[in-house]
Amino acid sequence: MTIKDIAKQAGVTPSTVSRVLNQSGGYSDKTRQKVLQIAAELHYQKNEAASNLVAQTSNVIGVLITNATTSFAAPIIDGIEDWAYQHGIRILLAHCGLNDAARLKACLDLMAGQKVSGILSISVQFDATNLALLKQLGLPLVSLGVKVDGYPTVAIDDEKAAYTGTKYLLNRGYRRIALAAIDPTDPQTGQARCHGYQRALQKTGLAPLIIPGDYSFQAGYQAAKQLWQAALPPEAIFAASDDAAAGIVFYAQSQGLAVPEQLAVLGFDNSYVADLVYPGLTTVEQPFAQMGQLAIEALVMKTPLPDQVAYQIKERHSVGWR
Amino acid sequence: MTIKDIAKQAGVTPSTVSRVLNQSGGYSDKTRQKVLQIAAELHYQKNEAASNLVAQTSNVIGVLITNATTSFAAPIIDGIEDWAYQHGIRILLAHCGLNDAARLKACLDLMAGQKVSGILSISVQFDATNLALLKQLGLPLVSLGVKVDGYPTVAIDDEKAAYTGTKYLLNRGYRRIALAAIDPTDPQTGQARCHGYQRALQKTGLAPLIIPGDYSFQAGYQAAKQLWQAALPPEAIFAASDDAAAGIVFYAQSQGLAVPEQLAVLGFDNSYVADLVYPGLTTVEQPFAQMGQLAIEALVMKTPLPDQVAYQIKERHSVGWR
DNA sequence: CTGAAAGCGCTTACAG
DNA sequence: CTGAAAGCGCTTACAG
Repeated sequence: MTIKDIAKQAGVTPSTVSRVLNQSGGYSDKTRQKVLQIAAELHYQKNEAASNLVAQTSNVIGVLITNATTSFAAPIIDGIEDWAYQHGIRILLAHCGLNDAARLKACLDLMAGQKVSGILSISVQFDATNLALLKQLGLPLVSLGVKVDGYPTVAIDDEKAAYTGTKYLLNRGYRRIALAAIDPTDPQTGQARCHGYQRALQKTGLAPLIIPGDYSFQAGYQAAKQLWQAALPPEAIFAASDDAAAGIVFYAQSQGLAVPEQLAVLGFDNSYVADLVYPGLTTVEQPFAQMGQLAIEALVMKTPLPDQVAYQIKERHSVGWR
Repeated sequence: MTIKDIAKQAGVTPSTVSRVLNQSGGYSDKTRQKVLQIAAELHYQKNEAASNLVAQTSNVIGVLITNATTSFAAPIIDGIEDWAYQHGIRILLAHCGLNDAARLKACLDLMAGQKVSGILSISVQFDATNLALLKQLGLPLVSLGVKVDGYPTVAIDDEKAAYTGTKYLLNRGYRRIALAAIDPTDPQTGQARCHGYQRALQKTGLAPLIIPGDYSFQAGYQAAKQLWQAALPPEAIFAASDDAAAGIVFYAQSQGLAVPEQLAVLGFDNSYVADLVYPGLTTVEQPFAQMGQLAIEALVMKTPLPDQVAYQIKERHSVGWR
């Protein structure tokens, strides 16, 4: 089922069929109708490979994620997908794992081979070698969440967001505030948030207390456990993610601690889980779906990206007043 | 950067370069080495579009999902992606929404145009028109979760699973058991689970009580609220999904009802959220990642599919004894 | 072991 | 308004 078949049936040449199907003009209304009708009858499907071959492009963008089970990946993917659907763009999905240079390289090769018109990477850290490879491939890339040197990024200002979150807790009367489940050695997100947290506390003379972790539920749970067994437990814990916040709330529930009366918990992300746990998480919201749309739009349309995306405190019930 | 360029530099013809790169044999060790070296130097990337055009296939499979934010989609996608990565298969992702025939058609057209070698659909219901289109396209498809007429399916036996879950509650001494947040008009999953639930109760003479809903957190919450305000509240609620179970637990917490002491909650899925809420959900586990791998393997390798996938009760703490 | 040629299905100047 | 021809980059019989 090719344009040749249609051409034969319609009594014209493939050139004409192509022109009609691409609406590039230069045909009579009569031929147009006949061609379209036959194409429909024959259930013609353009061979994109052939089309792409001559167009030297693909209308496909590569989406690179670490893995899909991360709670914030899903809304981003949804945001991207919706935009792509509306604009006739296809999405090639690839997982590159966490800090797996070999797999990341494989993903880049794959995307280069598929001649994607651009890459959208979600929270993917590039090592030097793969960064060089990326540059060398000459593919445009927009990064979501983390900074990739030399490429545009869509992200909130983590330092300010952590500052705002900490400030929020201070304003509500909390004094002993810990920051938990964060990776202070992570040169990007982790450090920035630690700084913001420390900056907010500095002015008050309160001592910062950071419990490192990997942003996970488990990390939150462990941090809460550790903090609660200390001589002087905190009044509030600022979690590095909603998953971690859920872990903290879980620990509190298991100990019969009332949230927020005995322990306030502030999350980060406003992901899926924030609504699911009891009490609902008050959290620093990142507009994931919107970030996904911004990123793909910038990538495809070459529109400029806003410097920073707006975050905000989404209030639920895990933080009260003290 | 094409095989022509490599050929020129290596002093051979494109045919030879192609043979070397595809390891199809028929070249001296010397040419092989030279070609490979030059290809590496030039950072050659095969144009997959051209290759696919002659091969008349693509090594791409289409993955069709309703939307990514559904809590069980992520582990399935992860399972598929890992398998695909190991086997050099690419994944074209498309969202077809929920019961959106127009969008589903667009997705099928897209996949046909991309000449995917097969389609993996995750919990996608096909209407008659799109089913006809699919047949007409001649693409192999494996469906996950729901039955698509005429195509292989990977799914648990919902009727039996619901029976087993209900039986589990009965064995633990619960008598007034409601089934909540389920769609009894859904010809597949919903009906099957209702039947299983009813069959288990039948033998005991207990009255079934089904609160319809759409499997969501909200549906669970509303069902719990409604049930709890009745004259004689249930002792246990069997939720149609873990999301719904989370909604039920949330309602219980908000009312100060102890789970499972005052209200037992049995979930369905063993998704991400089952571990997150307090208490952890006892739930009917579906092996999503494994289902994803089975499905893609069957699709690509044409291996036969097991008739049914094993489910099991995953015990946590939302069901006790009575 | 290697090359010349044809062809995959489409698009697009160029002629008329 | 339409056709004939060339070409996108690769693969693969066919010859030698």
